Amino acid sequence: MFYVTTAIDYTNGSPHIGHAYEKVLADVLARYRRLRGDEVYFLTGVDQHGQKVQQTAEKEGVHPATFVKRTTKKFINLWEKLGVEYDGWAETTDDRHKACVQAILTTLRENGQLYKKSHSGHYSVRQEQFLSDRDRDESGNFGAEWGEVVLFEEENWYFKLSEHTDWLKEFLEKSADTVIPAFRKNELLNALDRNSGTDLCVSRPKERLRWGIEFPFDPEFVTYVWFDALINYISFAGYGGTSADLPEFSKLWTADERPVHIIGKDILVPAHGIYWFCMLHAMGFSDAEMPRLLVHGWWNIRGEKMSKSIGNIVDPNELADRFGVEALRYFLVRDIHTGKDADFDVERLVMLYNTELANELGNLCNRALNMSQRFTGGVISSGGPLTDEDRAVQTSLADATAAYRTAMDEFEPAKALEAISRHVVHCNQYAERMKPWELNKDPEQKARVSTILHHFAESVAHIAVLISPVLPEITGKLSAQLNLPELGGLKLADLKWGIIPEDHTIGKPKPVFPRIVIEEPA
RNA sequence: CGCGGGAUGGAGCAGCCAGGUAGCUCGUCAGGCUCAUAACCUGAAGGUCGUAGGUUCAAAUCCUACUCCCGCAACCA
Repeated sequence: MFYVTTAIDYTNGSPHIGHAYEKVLADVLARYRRLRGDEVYFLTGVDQHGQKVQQTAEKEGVHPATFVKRTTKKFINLWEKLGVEYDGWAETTDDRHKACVQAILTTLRENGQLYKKSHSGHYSVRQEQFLSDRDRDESGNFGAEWGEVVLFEEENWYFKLSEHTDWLKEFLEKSADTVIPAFRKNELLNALDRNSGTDLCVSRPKERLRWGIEFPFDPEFVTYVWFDALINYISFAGYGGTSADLPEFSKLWTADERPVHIIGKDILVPAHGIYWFCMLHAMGFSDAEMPRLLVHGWWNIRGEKMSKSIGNIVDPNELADRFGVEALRYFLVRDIHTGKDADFDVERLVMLYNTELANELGNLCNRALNMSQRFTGGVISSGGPLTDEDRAVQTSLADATAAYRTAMDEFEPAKALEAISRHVVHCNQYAERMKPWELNKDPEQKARVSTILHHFAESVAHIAVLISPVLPEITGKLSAQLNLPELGGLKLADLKWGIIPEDHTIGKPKPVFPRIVIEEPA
């Protein structure tokens, strides 16, 4: 079982291109694993608790629950629009989740992992946290970034994080595939060195924050938002086995195929890289059961970080409406290398769609089917003996499929799509060299023309399947034109030369990727 | 000495972990083709791989030092 999750989005605003990227990436990887024939469970959702949600709701004069419902809808609608198909939906206000968080708190307390203590010191209202001397600036003051800083004393519950950091360090040092890409692991180890020795405050008194999950054994407190949110990965996977309508945990969370959490680089340290691993360890998860973290980069806008204050937020809804879901999904996984940052640019989105999808792949499908209709009446047959050129096409396809598979297994859809593109180009070159439109003028070359057209049709059929994780709609359109509805049910292992039956009659061609034309401002 | 990322032909990137003729897309220039979505194909120009050292038969790739750019307050993947 391939159990994949994304970060759950904080329901404090509208989704932007970064949210869309993470979910599309997860969706592509999940669909790929299904194509590989694996069982897959894809969980995503929203993080609805916490002070910021409470504050924003207050500002708008509505109850947090009402506010959260409204923003949650925006995310759900976007995923539907973008074709993000998840198996489980995590909302942290879900009663099943709350029960799980409370059960974990109870168990951790019974196991001596939680303790209550009083802390007095400087507290940043904005950051919802106590400050230490480390947070002072050069002149010894707390900078403006902390907002209002007040001095007070407060009792809270703490999780014995410090008891687990030595284990975590050792675990990370010897594990090569827990944090992807590898350079993030060093960052995490560095942070561990700096943070060791402190425990994690996991409660907030209700007088400060009501919008959270109540402590089962101390109702004056609610759970710190990260402690609540991280647990979604197991609560909605059926941990504890209390809800019949959730999956069976032991099937999702296994050691032979470790769960993969897809997260952004901003929440690796400390949330996932430190808190989450330590929490799991405290709950008794073994090293082999620790999830893997796939840490992706950010989309910058013309070299600048995307931010509300600069006002350069890109709305994925708008992009999908303007250029189509296909172009957006393709761009989001094609123009970034997993783990790294990339620059978002509408012109590149259009360029990639127009060149690789419309001009190269779309046009290849169109010319191939069109020639078959005109030259052989739409009948695909293997024709005469193979030449070296024909064999080269088959080799190219096999190579592309292998490269695609390797890339996808390494969570690199960009390289997988590049591999497909290479074969498409090979086919277009093959067409130019074989010139079936000329051979067709000579009746003696009929078998030869059939052979060539057969190689196109096979290629198109294979590509229709290979591209399905990224562009699921296209597979249906192409299989309809090829008159091969069974393509949609094929697995990666089925992609051997000869998936088109002998003397199969294909349908009429119709462009699947109409070019995007942008009117030039005069 | 805070942490991390980056610097590769005009633009955007891969290659670096496991050294061995510098690769991709776009753009530019010239040509070809007409089955096809003004699509496709061929050829050319264009790079001392940030700088300076070092290791090596061999360095974009490993080591050292340095320079410059970006992120690390809020909104926020």
